[in-house]
Amino acid sequence: MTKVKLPELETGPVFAIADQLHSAAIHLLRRLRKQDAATGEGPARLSALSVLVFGGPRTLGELAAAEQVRPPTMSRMVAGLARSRLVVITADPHDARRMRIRATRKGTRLLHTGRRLRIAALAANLHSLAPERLAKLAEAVEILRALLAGWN
Amino acid sequence: MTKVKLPELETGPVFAIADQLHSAAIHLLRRLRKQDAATGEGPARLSALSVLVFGGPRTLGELAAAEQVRPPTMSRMVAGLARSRLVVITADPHDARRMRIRATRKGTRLLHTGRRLRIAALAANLHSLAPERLAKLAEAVEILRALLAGWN
DNA sequence: GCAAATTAGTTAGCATAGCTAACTATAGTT
DNA sequence: AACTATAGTTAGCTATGCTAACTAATTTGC
Repeated sequence: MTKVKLPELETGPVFAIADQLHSAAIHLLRRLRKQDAATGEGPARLSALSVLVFGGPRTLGELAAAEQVRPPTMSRMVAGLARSRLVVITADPHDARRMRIRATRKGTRLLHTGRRLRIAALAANLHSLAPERLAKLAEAVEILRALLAGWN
Repeated sequence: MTKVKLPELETGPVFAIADQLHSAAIHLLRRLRKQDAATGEGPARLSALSVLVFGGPRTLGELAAAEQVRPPTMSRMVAGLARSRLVVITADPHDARRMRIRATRKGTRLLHTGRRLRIAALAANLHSLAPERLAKLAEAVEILRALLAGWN
């Protein structure tokens, strides 16, 4: 018989919560993914676009960092967004290497529309919850947000 | 001036909670994604493998349904898993069209290892939470799980 | 002031993951 | 026996991720 000692981190109640939270996040997004189709843009582009819409213009490198993605990946996403006229690219007057990427009106409109679709699908389901359960969920989301803000 | 009437669903507090939950899920998974690299398999394959490990053998169609994915997509994922010897495919004796897909010991081991890596990263962060916040989070995850189980 | 190092972004090429359309093969129905 | 329905595959498209290697521009060091 082999007796293996596992560190608490990998077996305790916190691990179980983490596991279920992880699983819930995966299945939640898988459900919402279907709604994205209506916008004609994928989730990664919509997410990058949301950074521009809510956070203002960025350089490509800043966008890549914000989306936790490598520059070549962001380069292609920005090219796609520009082709769809959802963003415009202008040169940085002080540094010709840099590009300034800005959401267009069309991009802003599309983002809000797509967001509404996805979130509405989720909200429709949340409506089936009892008010006190909804309140607990809201509280937990706030805890999660704070946790993510100070991740590493 | 144009006065647009928006349905409550698109502006109310439930919408705001849905929005933040959605955002939190996206950023959470983006953080955890990095841990997946160590297993050598992508998240979709690991997720399909987990169905087999925890739910037992399935046909391709059942797996596709469980993962909310089309048959061709699952066909390719199963082929990849089989190539890596993480699953084995046997013929259904009663129906030659069907395939029975089963996780191997290697697949089971790899799943647990990968899962441990991802979940450990999340758990490590959850450890920084005060106990009562962690309890609230656990409660909310339970609510979410129930919600997702009865989605549609 | 010019050469070297650093920084910003692109290009090329690879893998995974999603889709639809069209196909093969088996099973069930009439 | 012929048709229909079901299970998976193949082909081919798009999107998203990566690394390696490149170009161009700026900054640094002497």
